[in-house]
Amino acid sequence: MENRFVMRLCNSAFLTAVDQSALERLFRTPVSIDARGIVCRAGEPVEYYPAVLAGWAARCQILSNGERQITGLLLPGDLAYSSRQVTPFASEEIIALSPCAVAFISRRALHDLMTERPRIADALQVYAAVEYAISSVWLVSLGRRNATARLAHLLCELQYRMLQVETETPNCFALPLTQCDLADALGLTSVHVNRKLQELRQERLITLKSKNIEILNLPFLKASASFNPNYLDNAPGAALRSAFG
Amino acid sequence: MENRFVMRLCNSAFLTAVDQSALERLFRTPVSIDARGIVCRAGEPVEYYPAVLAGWAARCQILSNGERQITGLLLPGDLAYSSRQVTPFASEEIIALSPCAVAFISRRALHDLMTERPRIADALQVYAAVEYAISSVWLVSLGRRNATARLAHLLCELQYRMLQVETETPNCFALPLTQCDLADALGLTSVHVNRKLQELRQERLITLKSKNIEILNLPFLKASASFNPNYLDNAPGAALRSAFG
DNA sequence: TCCGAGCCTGAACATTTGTTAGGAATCCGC
DNA sequence: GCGGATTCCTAACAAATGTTCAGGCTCGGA
Repeated sequence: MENRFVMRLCNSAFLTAVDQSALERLFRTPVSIDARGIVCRAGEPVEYYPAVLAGWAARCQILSNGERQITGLLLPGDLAYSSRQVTPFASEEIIALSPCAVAFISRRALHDLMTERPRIADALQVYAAVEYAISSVWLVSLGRRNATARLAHLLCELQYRMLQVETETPNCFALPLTQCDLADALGLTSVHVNRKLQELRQERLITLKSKNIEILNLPFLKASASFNPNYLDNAPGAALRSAFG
Repeated sequence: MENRFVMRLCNSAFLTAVDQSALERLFRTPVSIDARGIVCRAGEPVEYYPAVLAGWAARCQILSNGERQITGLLLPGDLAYSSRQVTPFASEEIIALSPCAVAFISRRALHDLMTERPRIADALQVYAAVEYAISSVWLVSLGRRNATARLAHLLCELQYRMLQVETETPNCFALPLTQCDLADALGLTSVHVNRKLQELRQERLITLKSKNIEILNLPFLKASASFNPNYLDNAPGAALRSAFG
């Protein structure tokens, strides 16, 4: 199976081969989007859900003074909007952080498929719950952790999420965010992010060069952010027991 | 209809009388919980979803150093956990902020009812999306608004949410949070919350005395927080058009 | 009515984080 | 390889927020 979104969903629940191919049939050929490009504009009607198949993107909101807050990061295999759209118009903008391959999935078709195949609905429900848990954990970071711990916590989260997609070099992966992007995700300024990255480098906790990060001391990084990956755990066993046990 | 949770869901989607009474049958007699009491403990298995029928409660996470972040406020009519529980164990603690009446709804029974009555599933889906939108907006507040704007934004949100429950005196309602609770929701310290509340009082924007707030100048308060209530709008029209249009 | 606990208030001071600005390094298209 | 644009890095200074502490207030229970 090539499709990373389907792979991801298979992590969340047990999908039969028929489920999987039904899902894959929703994907038209993906669109290439340049770094910094807008995937979906806030305020526009949502007819299609963007699924990131390669590259990184972000959900974000822009304030009246032009400042920006990134409210979630979309890694390969992530689907935006599927569980959050109440109003017909997108409340959050989706932007590409690196060159991206994005497939646009018809909302209507996905909805029909969910009623037809309850397992797919269940898997998406679990996926939505993980997204939700990430938001809560980010709230805790922004509200109650200092800059260093915030940064460390995010790096641990990304390391863990990348594991679910790329397993070859667990502590070493491409991190296509600029320091400005990091700042907008962490609720800091880019200058301050820079300061704290220097610190992490100096303490030999990470290496970060030309958008590639290597985590040198994961245990220490986790400890300094009191990182607990439970909230990301959507392994089928736990999820199934939880949702339908 | 007495049940505030059912009232709330009727705001989110069209429920027939049969749907409504089926929902109400899930409610056993509510439990009374004292202020400061624990409604659900983090880490324990979730067999029942707590529905707050009277009083205020909060979802919160506690860090290893004892600090606390409130990740969501539960007003009368709110249901916790329904859309966020991936793992079998509660990831967030639910605490009572005032004396509360809480009904515990069997997760299994609600799940069965959702498959039996798709309209109820749809209504809960819309409800979940609003919860989600609130989390995102809180992220924006914690990440990119200063203390005054954060406070003002929260007050506007609460005013708007109270409107959906109590409509008699729109700008005047009981706010049972201590300044410490406010601080834990806003990612500030109670001392700083106090400072900023003083400012709001001095500028004649609010009155706050013995847990009762009156908003004296709502337009100004909204403007100073660039508050836009769209994210809370789960009026049936918009929601239905959105989810199943 | 009194007492104690929790809450609010205020002040002085400490720390973290933001602001501004400029030069160095890097990347990208030609 | 070159030139422009973006990003990174550093420093000095400013502002917002946190910390500590002490006194007064409020409210509920004895």
